Amino acid sequence: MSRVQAAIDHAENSCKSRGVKLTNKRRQVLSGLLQSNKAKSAYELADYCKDKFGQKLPAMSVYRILEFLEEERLVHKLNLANKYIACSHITCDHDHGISQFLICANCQTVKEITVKKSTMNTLKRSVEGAGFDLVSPQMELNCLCHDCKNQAA
Amino acid sequence: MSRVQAAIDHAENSCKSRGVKLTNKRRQVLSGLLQSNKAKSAYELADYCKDKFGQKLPAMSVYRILEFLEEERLVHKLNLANKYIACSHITCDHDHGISQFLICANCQTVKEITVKKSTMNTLKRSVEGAGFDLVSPQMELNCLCHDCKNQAA
DNA sequence: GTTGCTGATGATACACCATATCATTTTTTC
DNA sequence: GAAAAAATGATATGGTGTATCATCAGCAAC
Ligand SMILES: [Zn+2]
Ligand SMILES: [Zn+2]
Ligand SMILES: [Zn+2]
Ligand SMILES: [Zn+2]
Repeated sequence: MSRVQAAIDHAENSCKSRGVKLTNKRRQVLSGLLQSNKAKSAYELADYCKDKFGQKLPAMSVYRILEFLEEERLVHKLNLANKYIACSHITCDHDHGISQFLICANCQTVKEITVKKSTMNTLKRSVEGAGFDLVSPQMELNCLCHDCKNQAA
Repeated sequence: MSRVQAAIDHAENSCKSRGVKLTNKRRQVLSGLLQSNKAKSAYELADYCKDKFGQKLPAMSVYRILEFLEEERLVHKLNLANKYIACSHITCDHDHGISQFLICANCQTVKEITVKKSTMNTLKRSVEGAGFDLVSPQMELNCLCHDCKNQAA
């Protein structure tokens, strides 16, 4: 079974156990995100579904579906790029903490990581020293992936 | 002399020494950013100039002016919110390093800080461990300022 | 002072992202 | 199968950002 199919099956079960439905359209959008490691916009996903499944999917529906998938913790929204990406822990059963996202500025590949708690604590103290409180430490960092870095060299 | 006026005078001199001109429109946009500690969108700045100076300023011009001000290191663009803020080091003569921005999710107040080099290095190592290179470590962090935090309590 | 150059600004059109609203379809529930 | 609920569709609209071409202001040369 393909990696994508396995992830979808897992998501299907997860939804069932939470009492919500992973409908056909929702599966299509999710598969659009799963079959690539790059972030995709809502409109790109609409195009993907039209091309791949021959079903016209209005933007409005895509946004609603993405909202649903986000609530079910199957995808993440990247606010920096206004794009979405499948959660890389989609086949884990445990709920993961806050993630940081490394976005390649050249090829848009995204990697979801969790930095060490101690690092986050240090950062948090820096922020508190400035009179602020970190509420949602989902960081999105402008990076270069090693492929692109080597290519440039 | 007001804090805003002092900053504008300083910017004026800085531009002169760099061989570029801080024109009237550019001064108006800059003053719009200086007179508040909240980030403003290009369109908000256009409105501000129209209200305050009675001059219609097309969006296109605002974007060009903001681009200019960014190049002259007088303002920063916050990519997370698609807004702009005056550099808080505008009256310093030294060139500052990379800043991090703390954005209050409630009142949009922005604070520009520089986290300790050691913290950034730790973060950088985390990123490199994931096969990426940090290229532009300007972080924009979702926070609550203490005013808003106390208010909520 | 007028010609011509350059930098700055204006006007218009357009693409993309996102949401509001109301209509329709599909699924559940009884 | 009718009523209720959930999901999806259709249409319009607003915000953000850019492309393109036109105009204007300042300044140097002649
Ligand atoms: Zn995740
Ligand atoms: Zn890359
Ligand atoms: Zn600054
Ligand atoms: Zn606040």
